[in-house]
Amino acid sequence: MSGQFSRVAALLLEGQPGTSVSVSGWVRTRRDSKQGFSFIELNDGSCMANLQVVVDADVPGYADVIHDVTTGSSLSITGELKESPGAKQRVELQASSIELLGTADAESYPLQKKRHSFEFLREIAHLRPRTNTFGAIARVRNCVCYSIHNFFQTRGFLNVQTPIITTSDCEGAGEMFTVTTLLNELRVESGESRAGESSEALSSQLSTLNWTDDFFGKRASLTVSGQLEAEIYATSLGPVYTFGPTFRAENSNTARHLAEFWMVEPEMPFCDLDGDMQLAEDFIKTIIRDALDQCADDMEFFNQRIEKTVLETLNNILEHEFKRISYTEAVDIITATDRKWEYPVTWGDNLQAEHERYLTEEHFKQPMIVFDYPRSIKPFYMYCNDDGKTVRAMDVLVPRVGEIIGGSQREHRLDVLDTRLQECGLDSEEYWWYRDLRRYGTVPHAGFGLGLERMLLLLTGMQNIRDVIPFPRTPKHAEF
RNA sequence: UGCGGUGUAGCCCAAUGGUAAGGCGGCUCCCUGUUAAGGAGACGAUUGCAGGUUCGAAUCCUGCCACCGCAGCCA
Repeated sequence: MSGQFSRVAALLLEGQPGTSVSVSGWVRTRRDSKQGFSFIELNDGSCMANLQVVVDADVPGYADVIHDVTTGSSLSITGELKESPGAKQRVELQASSIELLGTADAESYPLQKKRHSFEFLREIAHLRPRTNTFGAIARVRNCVCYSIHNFFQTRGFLNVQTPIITTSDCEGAGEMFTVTTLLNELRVESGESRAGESSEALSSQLSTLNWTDDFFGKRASLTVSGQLEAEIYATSLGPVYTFGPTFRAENSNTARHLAEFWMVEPEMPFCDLDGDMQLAEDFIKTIIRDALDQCADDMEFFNQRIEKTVLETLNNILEHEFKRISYTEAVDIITATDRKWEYPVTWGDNLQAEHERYLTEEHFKQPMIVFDYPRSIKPFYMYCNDDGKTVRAMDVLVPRVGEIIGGSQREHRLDVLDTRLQECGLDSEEYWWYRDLRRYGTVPHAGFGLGLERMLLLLTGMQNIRDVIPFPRTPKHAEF
């Protein structure tokens, strides 16, 4: 086992008949002929397609192992690549030796040669990457991550690692998970006593806890955004981006939310909201173009089996400019229709999902950017417009997924920032270092956050965000 | 967290108070350069859990648990 194995993707694409190769992978299905040979569909994850392996009965060990070559079992096979008489593949492998690495009891192996519901597959997240759909998702996700780095690197952005554990509260981004070692000290363990007793004992002990005794000497949390820290580097080194996990302790139970997800956050100095919106549009289009380019087979699969309109939607996005309208115009459009809304909108309200969906799916039928939101519904750090009512915020909305990017030009004027901190009821002392960036050499700057998993929903046509991340974390779920 | 829905065989599901049905998978056999292979057969279920109503409960009632959808929070 020296790793001298060919990948199926390469063999199918450019393998030459007559060459001797070794492959290793997992069996998708086996078809036997009693005349004395078997077809094995072998998948090694390198691509959607399987390699068809033909094993004649005179291959050493054939009779011993073939019965155990079941769906899910693992094999190494050596043989000669041949032109395939069958119509469905250019080449196939004529085996000369076969080694069964691991069996998979057909009775108990959960994956069958048939369609499974995504709900069921979520319960076996350790096996679901062996399916066509989740293999394709993993490859496209990988492609997107590469594309993201490539997009920024070729534009001179610096990749900055912002902290996952933080003591700064990026206001407005939601509930945070507390990071503490204080509980390690507690003697009560839930299994030891009955629930009522333990929680009583627990709460009496909890009441004596003090954050100053904690590991960091103050309350620490998992990050909800790397933006504030990214601003530090952006206002020192030029354009930067962060790309990492983000955590929200919201008890949200939807197909679009995760407690742990991946976010990309570019931050650009000497940049206003127009530049920010332009970057967001170029960014999304580049990711789409790369995925269509580099994962053509997987994307074709999504279009055929998951969502019939995916390719059409993506191509439509590439061909059109994103529609840009102000929040005020958006409200006008929404109130001008005679449609009945569950939540009627008046200027100053948050746009509801039904409104955003109407705008992007029905009114414009393409991605769009809504900008200049009321300052009363947006966080303290966004740049205040001269009208005194709005801030330079923008949301990118796409059909079927909704908000995929949220961003803004940042408030770089210290006096205005202080006013906003006060308006939002925040203690400016807590933001001393953030204020310093405005005290010393402040510059206009802007940035946004893209939810990686939401981008994947758009690309793949998958409907539930839990199915585009390998190990989804949602309320009551962290099994794998 | 709120509202709504659903829990029946490994999977997808039918059965609205009266013998728990069908399909797929797996298993056995037959056929076959096959490829979502084809044909035949046998097997497979304490109907989510705990109570209750009833001669009788998958079905009705109560509680709990789990999952799904929609909404809010946002990416």
